[in-house]
Amino acid sequence: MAEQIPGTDTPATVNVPDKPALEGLEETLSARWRTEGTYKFNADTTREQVYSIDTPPPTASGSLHVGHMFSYTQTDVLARYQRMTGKNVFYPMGWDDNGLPTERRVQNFYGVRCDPKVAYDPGYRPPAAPAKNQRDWDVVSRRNFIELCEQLAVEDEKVFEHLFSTLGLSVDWDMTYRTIDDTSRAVSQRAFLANLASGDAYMAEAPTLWDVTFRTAVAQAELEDREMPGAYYRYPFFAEDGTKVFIETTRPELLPACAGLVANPDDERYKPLFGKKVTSPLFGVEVQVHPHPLAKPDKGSGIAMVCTFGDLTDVTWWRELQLPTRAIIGRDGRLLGETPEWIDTAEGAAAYAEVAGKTAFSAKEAVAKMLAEAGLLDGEPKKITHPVNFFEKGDKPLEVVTSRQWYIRNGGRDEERRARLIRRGQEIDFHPAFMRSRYENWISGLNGDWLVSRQRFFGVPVPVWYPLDASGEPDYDNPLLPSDGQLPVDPAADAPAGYDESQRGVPGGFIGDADVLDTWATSSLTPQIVGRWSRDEDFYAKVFPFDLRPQGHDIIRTWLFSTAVRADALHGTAPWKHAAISGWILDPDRKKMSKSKGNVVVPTDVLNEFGADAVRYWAASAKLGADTAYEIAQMKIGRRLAIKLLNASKFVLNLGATEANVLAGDASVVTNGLDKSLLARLEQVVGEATRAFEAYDYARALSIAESFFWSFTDDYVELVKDRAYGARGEAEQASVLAALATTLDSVLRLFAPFLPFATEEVWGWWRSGSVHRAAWPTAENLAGAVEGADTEVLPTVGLALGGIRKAKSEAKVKQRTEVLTGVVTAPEAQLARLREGLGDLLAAGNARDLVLVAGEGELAVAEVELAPAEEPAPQA
RNA sequence: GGUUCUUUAGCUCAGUUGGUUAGAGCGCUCGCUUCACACGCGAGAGGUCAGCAGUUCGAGUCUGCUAAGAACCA
Repeated sequence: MAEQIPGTDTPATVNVPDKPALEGLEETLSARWRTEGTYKFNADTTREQVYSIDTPPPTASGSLHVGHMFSYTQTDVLARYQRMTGKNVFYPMGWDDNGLPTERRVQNFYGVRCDPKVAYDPGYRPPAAPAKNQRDWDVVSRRNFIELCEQLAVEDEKVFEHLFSTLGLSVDWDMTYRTIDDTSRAVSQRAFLANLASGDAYMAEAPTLWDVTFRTAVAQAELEDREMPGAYYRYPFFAEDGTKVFIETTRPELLPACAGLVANPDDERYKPLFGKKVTSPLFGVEVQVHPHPLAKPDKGSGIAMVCTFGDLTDVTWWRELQLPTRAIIGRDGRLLGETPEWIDTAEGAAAYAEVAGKTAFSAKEAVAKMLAEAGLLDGEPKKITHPVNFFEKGDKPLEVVTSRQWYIRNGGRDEERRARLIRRGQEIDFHPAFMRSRYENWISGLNGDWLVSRQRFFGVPVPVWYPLDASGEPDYDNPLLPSDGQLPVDPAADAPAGYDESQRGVPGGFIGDADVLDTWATSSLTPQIVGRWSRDEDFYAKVFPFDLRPQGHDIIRTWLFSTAVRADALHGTAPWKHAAISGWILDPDRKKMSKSKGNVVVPTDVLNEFGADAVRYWAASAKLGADTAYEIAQMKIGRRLAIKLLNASKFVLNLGATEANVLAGDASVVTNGLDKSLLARLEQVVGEATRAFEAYDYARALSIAESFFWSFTDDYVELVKDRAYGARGEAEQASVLAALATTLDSVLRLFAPFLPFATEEVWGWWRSGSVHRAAWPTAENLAGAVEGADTEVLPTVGLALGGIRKAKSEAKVKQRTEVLTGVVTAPEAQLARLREGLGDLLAAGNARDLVLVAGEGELAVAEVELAPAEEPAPQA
């Protein structure tokens, strides 16, 4: 628990180094925090005391990126603030090593390829170096492959943990988890089975987006549009009376899969054809012409060929017009080797033989060639660029194939559920608020349920078996489910209850579902995984719903949404109270950083060069949601601030300020008007910084603290030096030491969330314990000192000091040059303030005398007479 | 095409419920080795708040339109 009353620590001796420095603080202090358990979560707590953070675990098999430091720092700043307000902060970290990025990294790192048909080799050792050619890569079993994934992931995680630790994240490293570990797999499978039991998950055979490279189904959330070159091929179908009906398509290779033609119902050109039969060229297949509103009259010839399936619009037409299924593209992306049954003419079969077994690309060329040779191609293909669906990690266009897959209901086919999920979103405070529209937009645009089965290896297996009937056919309608105690289960290796392994794959026996779950199906459960759902309900109730979900805006549609879907289905609530959405890192030219652009910067370099506090300053000066340039200059400013904090603290403490001078109730010692003014401003700063933090506007809290701190060092400290040395007596000295110590105490606390290393270092010079377990400052201890204080005294005296400095600056003399006399003109109210700090002003300006004259307008310093410059000492 | 965001000093950004003369840092210019800090200190120059129209006693701020840029979704 943070202690709430300043000044009650065990008294500590003051021990200020001669040469304070930032170098090395990261290593020593992060090690100390780890040993002392500074950021440990205390499970003996109530929900009200807890501030829980559901951090999306990074993929450690990906590369380190400055973006990691950016967004995770922003979260850490919020966590540290909450901890200082007395909250018991639950801030674990995890690693998302479940899924395709890890698979790919393992393949390339070791030079291996997974084939589930290969038997497990317990003594397998990967090659020392990967073979250059992929054909020479080792082929390993699924289990060996998974073992390699786990080994490599652990190594990658160490690198991330070291980075985050160096950066000063106040994570409780004892609670680290992995989305592929036994617990996560069990939770993922348990949640899936719960969804299945409640009807929130189901299996269906349906057209599915399919990546032919990875040979896996792909969900809507993993899609991206890419502008690709293509061409419209124009060729005719033949009506019964022999007239030609021209269609234009970018995919002539799908002509043998044609299941109908569609035109817009209002299109006068095609109205007479609706309901009529036409025959396809080359293949001689008879299909019907249908009206449908999705057909665009201005696209191509206005009448489209529907194939099963060229794209998602085809799927809509196929479903709504109840067209026959004529699939010819296989899961390998090639056309079927055998002539389909619906092509029943000799000419058609001959034409099909020309394309059988070809890739879509080659088949397109072959069909175009046949059409041209038959004189059916009307004109040259018209080159265009058009958006094509890709798997975000893939490099070939997606095909649509029909397959049996598992789905989780996400509202894509259910208006009532969509509305409910939008309401869940409204239970979450988005920061910034406008990010909620991304969430709502995405839900409104859903066109199907969430496809969660993936035909991959390294992932959480779908925890289901199917009984085989007497002829060896699986009974998909009556899956065999594991008991809760069996989880996590691997249906490929474990037998279902009531069977034994010898019955696998034999008639009357069983088979395991071969698929794994989409990685999002597991990573959407981070609140359940880390919050110990289904394992420790008491614990879960203390952290769920989580207080905060920090993440980037690019994954609102995926991570944020899917997590909301699961929490809604499992718990009937939103998973979090607040969502803090970070912006992106752009390179200095305002371009998004990405590996392909080659503009990615390695984070460790800047950490070494400027220090963690400097990098954190850069990250914390950016507001939530704001895309931010990667700016070395901003880090230099942060570094300057951190060094200034060390130096100013050293000075204040060397003036004699100690813990005993920090105000703790009785403020009668503060008698000087300038000191009262400083503390009154401090009170404002504390209030404003607190309000900013409560609104999740840490960047504003930082800038408020920062500008106060600079005026403290530049003006206040300069003004009071003389008095602090004791030149004006003990009472004046006691007043200034109280102001200095109290301000330093508060400033360290105000900066602690942003500059954890520099503040902790200074804290250790004169206080016991950690500043990070100290209380966030309040105005309580200032109350006595600021009563009736005038906040304007300090800036007014500062203005006059500036006038004197300017006179010296313009005379090009040293600032310590003596002022013989000068005149300050200002309205009477300002002069009254000046008199409060006149002694300090004279001392700081090294002035013998200043005449205060009442007058209109702004405060002005004039008629400054300077002592003659000393003769430079003659050169020896 | 739809949704959302952005546009303020040379650069990067603040600017709260509309309220004196629009702020900061960097950069630039000039000066100062002042006993915390040269990784420093002091001073200075620099803006038609993208444009147009409106609401208002009053607009960087509110409304509408236009322009440019960005992201997300189709």
